[in-house]
Amino acid sequence: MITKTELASKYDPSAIERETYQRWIDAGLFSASPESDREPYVIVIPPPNVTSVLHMGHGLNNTLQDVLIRYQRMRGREVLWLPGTDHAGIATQNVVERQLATEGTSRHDMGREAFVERVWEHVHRTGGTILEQLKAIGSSCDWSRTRFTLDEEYSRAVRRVFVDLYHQDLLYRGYRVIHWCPRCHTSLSDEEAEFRERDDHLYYIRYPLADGDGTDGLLVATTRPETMYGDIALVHHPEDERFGHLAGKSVILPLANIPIPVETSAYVEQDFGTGMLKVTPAHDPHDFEIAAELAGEYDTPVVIDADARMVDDPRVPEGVRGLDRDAAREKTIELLEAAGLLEKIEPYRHAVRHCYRCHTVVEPRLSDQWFVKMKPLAEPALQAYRQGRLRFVPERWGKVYENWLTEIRDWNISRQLWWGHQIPAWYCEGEGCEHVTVAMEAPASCEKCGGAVHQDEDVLDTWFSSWLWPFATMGWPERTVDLGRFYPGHTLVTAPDIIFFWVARMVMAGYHFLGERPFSTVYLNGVVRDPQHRAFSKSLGNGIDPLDAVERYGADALRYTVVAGAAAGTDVIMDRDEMDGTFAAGRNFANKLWNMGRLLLSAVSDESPEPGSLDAAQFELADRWILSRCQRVVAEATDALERYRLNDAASLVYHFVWDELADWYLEQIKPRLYGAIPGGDVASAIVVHVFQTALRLLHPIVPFLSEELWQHLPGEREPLLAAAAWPTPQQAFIDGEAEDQFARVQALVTAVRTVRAEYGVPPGAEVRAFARPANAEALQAFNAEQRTVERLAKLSRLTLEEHPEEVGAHQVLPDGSSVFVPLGDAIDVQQECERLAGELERMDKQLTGVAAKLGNQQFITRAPADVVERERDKERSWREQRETLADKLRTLGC
RNA sequence: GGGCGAAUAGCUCAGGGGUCGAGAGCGCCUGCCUUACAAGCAGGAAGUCGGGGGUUCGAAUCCCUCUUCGCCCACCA
Repeated sequence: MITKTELASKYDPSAIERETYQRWIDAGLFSASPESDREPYVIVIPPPNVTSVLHMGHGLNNTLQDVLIRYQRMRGREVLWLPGTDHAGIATQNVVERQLATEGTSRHDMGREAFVERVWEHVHRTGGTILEQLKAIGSSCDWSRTRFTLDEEYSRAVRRVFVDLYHQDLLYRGYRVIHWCPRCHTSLSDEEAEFRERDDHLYYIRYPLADGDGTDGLLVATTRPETMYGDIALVHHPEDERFGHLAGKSVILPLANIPIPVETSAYVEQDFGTGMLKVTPAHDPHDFEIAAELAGEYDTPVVIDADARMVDDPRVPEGVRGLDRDAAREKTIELLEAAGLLEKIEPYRHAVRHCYRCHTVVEPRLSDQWFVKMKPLAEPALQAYRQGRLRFVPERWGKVYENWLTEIRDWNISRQLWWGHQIPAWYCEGEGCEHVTVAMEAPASCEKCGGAVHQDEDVLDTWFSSWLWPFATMGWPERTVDLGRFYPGHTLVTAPDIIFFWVARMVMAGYHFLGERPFSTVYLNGVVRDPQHRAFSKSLGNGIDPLDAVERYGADALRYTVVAGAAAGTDVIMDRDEMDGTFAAGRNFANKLWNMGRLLLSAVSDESPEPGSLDAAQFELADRWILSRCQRVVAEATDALERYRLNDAASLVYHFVWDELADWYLEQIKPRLYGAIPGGDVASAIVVHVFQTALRLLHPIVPFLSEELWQHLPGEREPLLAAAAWPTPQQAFIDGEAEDQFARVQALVTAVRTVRAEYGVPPGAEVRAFARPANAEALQAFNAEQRTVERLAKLSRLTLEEHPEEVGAHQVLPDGSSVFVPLGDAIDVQQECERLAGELERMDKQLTGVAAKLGNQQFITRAPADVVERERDKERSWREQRETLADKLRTLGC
């Protein structure tokens, strides 16, 4: 039995949130127990990057997860929300490198060991902050299971996967052209090299025939003339009739003056450029493949280095050597022009790959890298979706997932970075032995020849560790108790931009290593953007720190705002310059709840039995109505949550609590609660029941406030709302008739209020209201329930009569009946007439002014269109107002 | 080049064949500091649901098309 206690008069979220959170922690509410016999419900957090602290995107994402988690916990599931963070290899390394740059040093100055040490410092700081932020918004994660992708245990799982895939022939070392970021100095996967539109040029270069007289030659169109020094051939389509006569011929590679052959390749598009393509195998992935298919042996001359500078090589003209690629392009064009070999330059817009972390143009680079064979891994992931074992909310993202898996290519997983899991491969240093040892731990010597070994310097793609998140966090490859109990999980809540990077790969890894999907539903939340629809980013400085919002408005306000504002998959717009406006909905609602709590606690009795135990004969219409509405909202909110319509659930309960419970029911029962009329005990019991039911429904969305109010409400209930049961609709209270009747009462009351407002009836003045017989049914209910409207409109008498012929206003009700309010007693008709007449006069004056303006030809022609438009709007609106005034004057018989 | 999404009140967005003669929050107008709440209460104004065509008894909702934004995928250099 909880005895009611008073609430502070002002709602101060910071005063309750920390303490409430601690209460949950102390009760061990967030810890999942593998021993429990409840059905589990598991979400693994998308581990935030330790690059920096969280922004509102995380605020949204984690609030949604917490809503689902808290809902399922209340539904009686054994809930596990597994938290953690991601080391975010390249991103974090870049951040720390930038810090070093401002300190006038660099990672190369420090050396690898000291640098990694430095990154760890950064990571401990941000990682700690991230976890605090998650707690601040109320996330009910099982903190005892917090993981980091570079934890020792986790790293073992990563190495294990590398070793297993290697031995399964699904992972290999290959020499080919990969995406290289010359700024980050690392290779990138296809997904990390993003296409961006760019205005460039198409250069038409003449390659003179080797046996020609120097005036003829073959025209080649290229966007990258600076790579031409690495050309090994020209190719055309084998069926291109224009070039049939060139079989066996050679051309001179301009400036380098090297003869190169003319070959054919089916890859060439005859319609593009000149139909003749230069082949530069070391600097273009497609050219590399073309070269591989050409008959005969070809070199792969490298003319651009890791810094995207031209190499010191005889193929490269002296004046070009050492230049960066952009300068080299200009210089090359100059030289070609001077040699008369530049035919023309056309502007050309095309998509170029850029580094997804620093946005530098990617330089294709020939190098040794490690790759994962994706096709075999993709198959089960594809089947899971096609057979309905994996579903997406909203559904359309499923097609994106399917398409990527269908077109999947091998995954370059090695990165030339220092921050990450170093690749568990050791190279033999022995003379002539090129053996590579792939193993969990460092071998003492080469397993083949016994020679000394050294470990691969590179680290693994950060996603090569995160794709194991759903099970590596649970102790895999050990067959842990957790794994047996909590894998597979249920819902993944994340943003659509990492479907490829993360979601699809997790499904692949789940099937491959555990033979089971990691989750069954992928819920995609939208992206949080600024008013210009730009994603939040550090560099733009347009982000909102969740902690800032929590400090200003409270975690519950933040949570309500993002949940109600984010339909599944739609973006959320937030304005950091308009914080009050952005969070108004949540802030106002939180304040409302607080004050409802205050009212109840000041008026409700300590004895608040369940309404089911009361004599229903004592219930008034309003009582039956609110009980019935409450059951319906329980059903609707539950249904919405089941269908992942979290925004619907939020606004359903919001409107029930505010519009129905607060604005109508609470107002109606005040006289009873205050003892002005009898029935206070019934009203008290019912309002406590309805309010505590609403608190249950609200808890997943506004956990702090709902818990705090719960703690103060009297009654016999579970001690913690966070661990209380989710409500189910009680059929006995569903009462369609009461709902209909009360709706009619509401319509009547509203009609009278409208009349009062429109005719300036003073707030204190009483009015009578009469209804047309058509509305007899409603009036009977109304008369029978006088108390229902006692407070609502200061209506004192409502009688079922034909309205007398006197001065008054009609108001039509939605059901077609009407109500008549005599005004003679309520207002001074004479005075109101004068007031209205005055207003009419003023309105006419204004209208005359506007009419003159609009009649002025000069104004119409010279003023800006929108100004004229505004005048027209004004005129239209004033005309309407004038009509309304004239109506009122007629009504009052002035 | 292929695909997806969006266009609804001044702003941010719900709704996706009849229940919408169109909703919410914010903003705006009018009146109220009514002993829970002015972060409030009561009343109100405001939208040819992007344009055009079609299907249907009926379209904001389905189909076609156009326009404008946004996103994703893509080996025409």
